[in-house]
Amino acid sequence: MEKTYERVVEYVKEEILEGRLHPGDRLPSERELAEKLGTSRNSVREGLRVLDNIGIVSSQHGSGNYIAVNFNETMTEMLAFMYILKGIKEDQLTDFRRSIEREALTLAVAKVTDQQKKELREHLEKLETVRTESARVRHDKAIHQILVTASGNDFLITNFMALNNFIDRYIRSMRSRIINGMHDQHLLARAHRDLVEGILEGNLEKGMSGLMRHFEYIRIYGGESEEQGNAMKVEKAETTDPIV
Amino acid sequence: MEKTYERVVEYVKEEILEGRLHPGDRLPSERELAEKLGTSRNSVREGLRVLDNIGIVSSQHGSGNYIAVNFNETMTEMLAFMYILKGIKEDQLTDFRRSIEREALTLAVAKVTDQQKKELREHLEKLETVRTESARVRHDKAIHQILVTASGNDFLITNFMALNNFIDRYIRSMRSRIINGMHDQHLLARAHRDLVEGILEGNLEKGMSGLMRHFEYIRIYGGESEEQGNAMKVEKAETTDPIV
DNA sequence: AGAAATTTGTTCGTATGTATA
DNA sequence: TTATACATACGAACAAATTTC
Repeated sequence: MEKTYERVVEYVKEEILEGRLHPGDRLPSERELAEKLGTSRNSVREGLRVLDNIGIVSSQHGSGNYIAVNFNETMTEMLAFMYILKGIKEDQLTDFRRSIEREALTLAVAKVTDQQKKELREHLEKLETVRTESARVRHDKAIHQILVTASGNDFLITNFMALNNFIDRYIRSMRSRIINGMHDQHLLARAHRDLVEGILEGNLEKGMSGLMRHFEYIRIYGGESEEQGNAMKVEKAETTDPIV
Repeated sequence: MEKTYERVVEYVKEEILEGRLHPGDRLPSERELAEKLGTSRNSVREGLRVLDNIGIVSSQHGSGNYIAVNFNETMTEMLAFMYILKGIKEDQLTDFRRSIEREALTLAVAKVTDQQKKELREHLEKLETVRTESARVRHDKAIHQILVTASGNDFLITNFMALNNFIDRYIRSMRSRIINGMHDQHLLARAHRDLVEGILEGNLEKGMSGLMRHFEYIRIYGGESEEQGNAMKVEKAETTDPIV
């Protein structure tokens, strides 16, 4: 037997899928919806709360319920949360990241803008000159972010953001473990140099070589976790300051 | 101001993240939760409905609320829906699929089991001998599914399932357009043969060559949509019978 | 600027169907 | 079978925010 609030969820979804409701539109009032769907206002509200929390609907006190305009945030949050519930393993996470960045590089070589090239050059130079670990981490992270953004692919971008969100919040130790395990920072820097130069020169092979070495280092120096192959323990992190 | 039902959602999420609640566990009754969180039953219910619909909590009439064991289904559904709201473009979708399968192949070559090899052989043979399009589509789809499954990576598997779910439900025309555009079925078949044989022989280069050709064909023969580069129109599909 | 109408936010009461001991 | 606990569902009422006139 279908639950009542599911009818409400389905109704709104249908309206969106059929093109009758668009991002930013206002839904009928809760009382109208209750009457139209032959149910009570409480049930309508339950359905709307679901959509609100998922990020599809935005409820505004005294005003109405609206189709959300931007779901990126909830989307990445939900992805991150589900990954926790599935008990994701660290090496799987790295492989998925490689999957995204590998494809992003292929696309970025052809699509990268001049502005993005400029930013890549700047971050690469800073990466090789700054002296604090946190600064290196920041520029490192920026380079990878620009790489994925330059791909212009929303799937890749969204998933990469969710991945970063997830790593930043719940497994910060992964970053520091890799950094600390990396005795020779120059190897990592050189990998990044090839990656960036490959993009700048439109040389896919060179960039891919750097990117693949980068992930090899992660696998070698990041794989010294005490619990091998087991699901990671989640650690709550209040601050964020991550990435390799 | 934080809404009341969000406190409920946050409470349950915290309990899970802190390891005090695990999949299959029963939550306190709605009345207990209401008292513990200093709110009413209705607000508790609204929070639980959200978690129920997301797939994190399973509400069982007359019994109680439980932490769900399997969220794959809701997860893929949610991903698919959000992709619609974002107005995803077809070529982006193909690129994302290539991202997943490319990485999956890299991993699968090393991890594939004998049982999976056997299934790959069977589907490849059937793919080359059956005469109806729907049968070819079925075996084609199976090969790609096994490829990704053999990677053993939950990120790749989940996203691939979501992607298929999405394509099957909302852009079936993409599949048929590619099939119809493919005048020479042998080219596609040969790409699949190299892909499968590469996995069977542990030959990554051979497999990757087949896989990349496969996606080239999709790009060439699937790119003849009337609306070029624009967001796809969503079409509702009652039946499913897809994939290339 | 202010009052009235509208709409969402929150709580309570009640009735009913279901699962479990 | 009965009793209890629980979830489902509806309706009503008031509070609080927003919009409208």
